[in-house]
Amino acid sequence: MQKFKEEVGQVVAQLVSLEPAEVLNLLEVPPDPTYGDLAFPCFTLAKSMKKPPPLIAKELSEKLSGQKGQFWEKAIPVGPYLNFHIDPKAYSREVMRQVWEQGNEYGKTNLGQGANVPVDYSSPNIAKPFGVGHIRSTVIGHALYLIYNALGYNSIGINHLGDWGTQFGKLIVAFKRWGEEQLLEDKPVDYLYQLYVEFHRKAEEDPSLDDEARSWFKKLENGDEEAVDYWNRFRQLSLETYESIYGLLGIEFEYYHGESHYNQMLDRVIDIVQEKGIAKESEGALMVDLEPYNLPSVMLRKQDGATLYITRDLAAAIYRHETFAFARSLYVVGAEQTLHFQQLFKVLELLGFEWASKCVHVPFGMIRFKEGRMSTRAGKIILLEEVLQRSIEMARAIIEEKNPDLEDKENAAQAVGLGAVRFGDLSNDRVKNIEFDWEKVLDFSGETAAYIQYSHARICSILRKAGGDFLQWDDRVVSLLVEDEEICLIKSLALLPEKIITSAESYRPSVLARYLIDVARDFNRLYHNCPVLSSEAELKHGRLLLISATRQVLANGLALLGIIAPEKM
RNA sequence: GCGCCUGUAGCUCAGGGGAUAGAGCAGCGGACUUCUAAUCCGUUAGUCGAGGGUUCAAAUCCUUCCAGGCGCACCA
Repeated sequence: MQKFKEEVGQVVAQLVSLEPAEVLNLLEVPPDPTYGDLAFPCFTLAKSMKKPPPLIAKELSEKLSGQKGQFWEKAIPVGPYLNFHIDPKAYSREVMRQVWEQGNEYGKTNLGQGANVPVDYSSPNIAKPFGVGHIRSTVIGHALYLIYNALGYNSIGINHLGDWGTQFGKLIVAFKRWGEEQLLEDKPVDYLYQLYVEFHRKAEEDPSLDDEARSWFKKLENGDEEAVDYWNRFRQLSLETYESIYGLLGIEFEYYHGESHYNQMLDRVIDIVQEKGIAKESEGALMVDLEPYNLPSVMLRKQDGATLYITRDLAAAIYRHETFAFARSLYVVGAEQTLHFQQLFKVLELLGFEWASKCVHVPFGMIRFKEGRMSTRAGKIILLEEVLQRSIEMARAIIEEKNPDLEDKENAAQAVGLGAVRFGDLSNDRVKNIEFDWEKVLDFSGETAAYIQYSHARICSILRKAGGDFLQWDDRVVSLLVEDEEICLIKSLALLPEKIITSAESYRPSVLARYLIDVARDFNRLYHNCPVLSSEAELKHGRLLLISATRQVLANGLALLGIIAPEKM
């Protein structure tokens, strides 16, 4: 809790030759709560005071002996640390009142003050199936979108569809040669994918197919009617399939600005680049030399005049800045494209755009099989839809076994099944590769979304049995919460706001995900050791307020991860 | 060859300058006539990839090496 920290910062600053802000920076949370709740390490003072740190801690504590503040009750030296202990009653009242009063808003702040933050995420390539590989961008991006909104930014979800490029040349060639109307009508994305795989297989034997594909893409760029017709159909059919998955996941984008959206701007981008004189012709292609910056040079226009991925990304970046005047612009794209974004941002910088530094690539590791990486081209891939359906199915089976009388089984199964898949992707640091393992995906015990959801459902169950009118705020009954389990849980509840901020600033939803596991764990300990309904009236009231606040924190946190918290499961 | 990322318990991973390095899974042993046992309690387990350096203090920062992953001009 911020007020507690600030108070301690003030107190220490008065005693030593440091500014409150400097003290605040040094304060840390002790590894074990028996040490205290906030520690001031005295090492840095040792030089200026010419005394050993333990002595400084001791002297400081003597100056504070007998004193107490609003939220702390004592300061005790332990070795080189001065450890502040909270006043549990004052602290609990403050934290729980905040949760009580802010409700669904608890944890949110207004750091962003309405500034725009476009978040480029999900961004599947049309005509490729939506594999589990794409789930990472989708789930991480969506969480960041929600988290930035919670901090008072105006998040703008942009689905930068891969709806342009040579792959359309390939699809057109494949469809013209081997395609069948009926199959395309029936299962468009699956079928286009088959064609795509087939194209690559045949192109290995007959490289002229690649030339043919390139020339069809060139036609597409020139507005050739036949090419455009194919493109339109392929795009439209794919989009419909994607939207059903987004619907299932509860995701809506502000914009579906795919790569094709920037086509009209490409000439202008090339003009700007040439005006600035940062590009040069090389063997008929247009290049920007990045050697001086220790980066490989990039090509903006091919020999045949067609543009590349980065050209369209330049256009997109400029468009986003002109349209949204963003505070930050996020690209939630796999780590394998790190170099691409370094080049993109460097070119923006060379163009003199000072906002280039506000563009952030948020990379993440790949999902791999035990045997190796997934490959769209080779057809080695697991479809996201299959993963989601199997996960929901597993949740359904477990509910059938554990809670057969549940009224709305389907709702709970969806929440748990989808939550499991999302959480699996969010709970670990995004930069690490993930090994895809059905057993792990379908395991709902331990550090999983189900654990958090289960805790939430348990709380809801107790609150239902208590009856709603029991829940009224009362300072007095909160003071009765003195058990270790209670205090520990309250301290955890206090952390939600700062965890959301850390998640946003480090672009790591995993910080929030792990925090929710901690809260759920603290609650489950309390659940087993501190009976609520059977306690004496006032203590019962206090505990009801506590678990109600816990429910609020779990629900608010899960919501920011895009996970639904069912009331029963 | 060059660049970026990763290496922590049997497995999957937290911790990313500070106090005895923590969880989950798996294993073993316990707890359901009591608020949902998708839970809880106990227990086993670690040269923090290796060497060197900086620091009062290094799993954490720097450096070299090793192992794995990902990239490196006409794909996205």
